[in-house]
Amino acid sequence: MIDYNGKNYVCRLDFAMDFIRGKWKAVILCHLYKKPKRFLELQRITNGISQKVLNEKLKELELAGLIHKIAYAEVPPKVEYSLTTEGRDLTKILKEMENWSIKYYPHLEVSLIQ
Amino acid sequence: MIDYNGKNYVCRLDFAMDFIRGKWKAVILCHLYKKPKRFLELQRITNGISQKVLNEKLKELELAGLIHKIAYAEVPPKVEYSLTTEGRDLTKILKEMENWSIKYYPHLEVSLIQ
DNA sequence: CAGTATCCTACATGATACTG
DNA sequence: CAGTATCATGTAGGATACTG
Repeated sequence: MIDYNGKNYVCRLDFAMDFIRGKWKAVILCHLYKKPKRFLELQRITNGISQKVLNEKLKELELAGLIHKIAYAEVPPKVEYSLTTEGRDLTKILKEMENWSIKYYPHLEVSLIQ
Repeated sequence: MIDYNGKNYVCRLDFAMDFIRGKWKAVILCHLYKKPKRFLELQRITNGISQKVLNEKLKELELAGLIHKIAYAEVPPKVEYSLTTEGRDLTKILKEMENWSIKYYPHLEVSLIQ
């Protein structure tokens, strides 16, 4: 049993997995791997996430220390999100998850609707 | 957009992560890493999972090809769960998740309860 | 452009009791 | 021992409208 930040985990893996729990966090991290991205860019490429949830997840990721947020003092506003070292390390592991799926499911059907 | 088994994924990572989505699947896989385990053993060590959910998750993991189930024809019944090659490969990545958390959170507080 | 606020729904999980 | 069935609940996520 692990207690952290008022949350409760049955083991260390449970704790680790909590950083990327849900449908979107891992996807967002991977989209930030190559280069920083703006809010709207992220929303477009993550393909289906709602504005509300994207914001929630970005906040959680920032609070967890996995991403940086830089808000430029411009009009219209410009905000950029990027990976921290910690987040980059984690995202490398997510890339391995992708590779695992390529190994065992090389021929995934990709639908035309997109 | 990826379609697979009637499910819908926004990208390959989303597809891969679906194999271990939720609180329990990753934990179960890791518990099977060293050696096969029986149902009750699993329930004891996963510390808090309900019987119903453990069964659901084991079924899903088996259907996904990540674990094997062997039922011995004995009374009382004896059933053993073990990792497939595919599942073992995936679990290795989960171990890296654990290592990541050890690197960045070396001193997790462990509560006395349990 | 980058958010926030409100309301709603579906689903994952828990609790409990029962069975071959 | 290893399940299944039933019911209840919390929360993640979606839809939509609004704001600095």
